[in-house]
Amino acid sequence: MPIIQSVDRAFKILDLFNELNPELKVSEISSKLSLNKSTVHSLLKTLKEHDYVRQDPDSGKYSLGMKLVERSNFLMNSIDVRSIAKQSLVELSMETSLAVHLVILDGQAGVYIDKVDSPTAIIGYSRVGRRVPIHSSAVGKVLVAYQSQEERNETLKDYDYKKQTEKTITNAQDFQEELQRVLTKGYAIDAEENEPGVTCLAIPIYDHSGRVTAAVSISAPSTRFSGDRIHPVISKLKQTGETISRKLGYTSTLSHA
Amino acid sequence: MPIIQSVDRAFKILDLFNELNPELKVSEISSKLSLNKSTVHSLLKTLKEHDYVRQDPDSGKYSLGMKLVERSNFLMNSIDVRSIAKQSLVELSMETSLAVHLVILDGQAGVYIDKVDSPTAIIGYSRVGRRVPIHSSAVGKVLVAYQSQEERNETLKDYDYKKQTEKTITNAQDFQEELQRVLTKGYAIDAEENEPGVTCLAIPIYDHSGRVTAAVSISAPSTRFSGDRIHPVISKLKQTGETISRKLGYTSTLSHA
DNA sequence: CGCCTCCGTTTTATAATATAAAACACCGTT
DNA sequence: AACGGTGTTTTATATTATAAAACGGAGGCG
Repeated sequence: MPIIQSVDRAFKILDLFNELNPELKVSEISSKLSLNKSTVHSLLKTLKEHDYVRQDPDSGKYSLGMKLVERSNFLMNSIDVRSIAKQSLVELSMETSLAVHLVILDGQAGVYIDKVDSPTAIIGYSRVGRRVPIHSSAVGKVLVAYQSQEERNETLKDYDYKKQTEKTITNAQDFQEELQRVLTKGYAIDAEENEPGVTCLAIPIYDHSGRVTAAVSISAPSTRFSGDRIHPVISKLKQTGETISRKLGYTSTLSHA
Repeated sequence: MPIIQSVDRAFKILDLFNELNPELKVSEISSKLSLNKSTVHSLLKTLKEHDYVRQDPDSGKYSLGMKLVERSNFLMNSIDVRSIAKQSLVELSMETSLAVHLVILDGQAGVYIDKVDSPTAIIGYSRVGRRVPIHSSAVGKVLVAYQSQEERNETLKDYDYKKQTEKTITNAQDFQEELQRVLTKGYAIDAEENEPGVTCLAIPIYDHSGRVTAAVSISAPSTRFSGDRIHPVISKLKQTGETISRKLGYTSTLSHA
């Protein structure tokens, strides 16, 4: 039994709203769709519960709800961020011969949503889907540093600064100072704070609305960054971030190369 | 019996998609929501039918559909266009002491979605909700002129160029030329083509995506526009259009004041 | 003042409908 | 060739959506 009637009807209701009828009454919908008032009311109640419609408290009229906007924005972003970033990530990986990751924030941890292995990688297991601590990773630092004050408080509420290596930052105060450094420099570094012998660099990705929605990181054995060899990598990484952000529709001060 | 289970479940499915899971398999959804595969499949089929999800032909995976974007865009616009335009329309009406209308296209006719009477109006009945022919009104000309070729063909398919007054354009060829003039001048004029003794001017309103979604018109007894008295009105009307478009998020070549 | 009508909502009995198990068909891997 | 995985279709069951009617509040009008 394909096509579920009630669901079908729910979406037919959503389709009824247009420029001519930005607001609709139960009885109007009822007559337009030839459905019982009661049926329409139940459907609307369910739609309202999920914020796909909202109801004017005074007039009782219904109109479309903000969940549509929220879902739509996510769709636009997700179409963008991964597929658009891909090419740049591959290029970055090739130029540096290092592993590159695309990470987003999920609650109190970062989550890998894409990765490109270095062409010369020995171990090639994928971290995609795996979680990484905020306080001990470059990507985590970036994603939190660029949050709003309010969001950051929420993220770090009751956060456990668990010691990962000898170099891990293990208290809130030091971490706050680290976040400040990230904002000042425009990139984050994890110097063997998460995994002995591994150093990571990360930069923010801005979406079309100017918010930082992802971070790109580059990982290497710490020896790879000895002396001044880290600077060209930071430069390339920043360029990649700016390229991806621009592709996502971000149009702001991306001047400082 | 409030809250319809199947509809509720359909929206729970839509909520499952996020940055971590931009694509989901039937079986994944099934396990995440503790529903039978078959149930999920029926729900997805219905969602797919309405383009709220789409399915990758190769992998079979599901992701969110473009209908969400379409509905969201409409919502954003409808929130905007009428309420945002209002103030500008009132100001225009006061400055010119004339009646001002906000009109959108609906099939083969324009529809008044708002109006502001001139402060000195004698007859004050509202045209809101009423329809107006495309070929004999300034607003109609504007709304069709700024459509894409494809949309315009659809709009004018089997169109009946009904004679409204002695001056009405009554054939397709003349109308095409008139549309060209509208695009060139940036505004449309209805010189007693719809109603004897009444002349209207209209300009396009661009939304955030750059599409013309509405038109603003100004109506007066033809005598009001004798000699050069029409020019300052056109200028004011254009300014109003640019103001409203800008408020709607339109950001393009609005240079030529 | 009370009647009347229209609204959205709630209730309730009925039967239509959504549900889930199982079988199916397909693909890739083992 | 057999298995484990996919999405899909079928079918029988009973859960579930449905619509009629009753409710209660709001506004208009005599």
